[in-house]
Amino acid sequence: MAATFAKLQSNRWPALLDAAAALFAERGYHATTIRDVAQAAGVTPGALYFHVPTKQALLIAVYAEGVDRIIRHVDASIGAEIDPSLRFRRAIKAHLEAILDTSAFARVIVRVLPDDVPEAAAELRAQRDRYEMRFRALIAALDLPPGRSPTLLRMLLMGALNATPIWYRPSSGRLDAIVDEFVASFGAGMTGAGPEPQRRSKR
Amino acid sequence: MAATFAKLQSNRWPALLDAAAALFAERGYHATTIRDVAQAAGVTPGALYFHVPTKQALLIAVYAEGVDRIIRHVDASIGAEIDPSLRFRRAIKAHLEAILDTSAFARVIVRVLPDDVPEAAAELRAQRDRYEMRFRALIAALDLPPGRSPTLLRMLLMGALNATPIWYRPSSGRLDAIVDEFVASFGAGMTGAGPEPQRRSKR
DNA sequence: GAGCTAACTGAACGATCGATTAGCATCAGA
DNA sequence: TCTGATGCTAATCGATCGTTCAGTTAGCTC
Repeated sequence: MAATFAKLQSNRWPALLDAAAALFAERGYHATTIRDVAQAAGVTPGALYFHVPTKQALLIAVYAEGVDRIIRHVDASIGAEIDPSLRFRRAIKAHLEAILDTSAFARVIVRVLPDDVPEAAAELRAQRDRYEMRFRALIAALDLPPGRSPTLLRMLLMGALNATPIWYRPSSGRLDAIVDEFVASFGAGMTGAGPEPQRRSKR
Repeated sequence: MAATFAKLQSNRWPALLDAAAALFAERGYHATTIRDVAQAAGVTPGALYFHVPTKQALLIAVYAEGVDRIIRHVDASIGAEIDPSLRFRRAIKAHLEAILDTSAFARVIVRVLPDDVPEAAAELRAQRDRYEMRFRALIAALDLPPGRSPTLLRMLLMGALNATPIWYRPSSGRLDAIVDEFVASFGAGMTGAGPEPQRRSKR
């Protein structure tokens, strides 16, 4: 047990995961080689296979860690807020923070699509779903205008959110302006509570 | 000249483009090999290099053809309609038709991202922009609520639109229901004109 | 029917990929 | 001091990749 602790402290598994996440996020899965990951982590390719059996398993491990991290970040950002529309807004902002700034792990999830790796697609989809269910609950708590489908709204929202890394540059302006635009598109018409201060006064 | 005509009629370049588009759309760029394309078109790998110098050039050719086709489809769908909000709606529907049903070429554009092929990224982005300018004009003609950014709205819209192939299944219901959801998110608050007939009466 | 060219075949090239293997160093526990 | 994991290195494997190329075929021209 002490040995296990020492092992977890000393070995290079976390560094390997970090290196893999950074490369998968930047270049995608196919364009990243085992040698790239090993070199970035400062080990030989063989060492990598001591920790993980295949390249696909490495991707799955990164994916799982990424989902864990983004869930933690979103949950922490929502905090104890109880107003559904404010919870929704905070979740959107936290999601954008995670994939635009914070974490290469989160960026892997939106960059590497399940279909890119057919053999691991089912597992990757399951990991994604684990996260998207957070938004399912958030949207279900909203008081949507009649006629809007919570499911379709979630699909459109996730699509728009996950495309942001393609066009977003830190110089694009304050993140809050982008969050406002998301709320204007996907949170408009909610009756749950008064929205954030700066909207509602608008038309 | 007669020879040129006969050549254009008989050679396999269109068939090669079709095969490449189908495979790129289904598996992505990296997972599709030259041999896959050649086999699907019924030729040997060497024959492919008679028509195109590199795999990247093949992708660019498919991309360009895809942009041509989706622009033609969207323009044809808008037709002579002059109401800005109806033009907007028709363009959304035409875009979805193109990437969900009609054309493997259009699906390649939303499936293979410029960043997936760094050496061809600039060219691919130029092709994409050629199409997205259509939506820039459509949105500029809308009468948006104050405070909404036409540029951000376009980014969010394109992201949500281009993510549909990931989750859409023909059994997901009528396409019009999805178009309604897009208009509710991105076309709401327009003052340009009364909306299309079949909504408004629906609840 | 000789000559030419577009279009293609069949086979192979070098490079690189994911993965494997034999062996070495380190160190805790007995 | 020995033992046996643990964690790694160095070298390499077979497979597959994009690409090349010498030669073949079909159809045209003169």
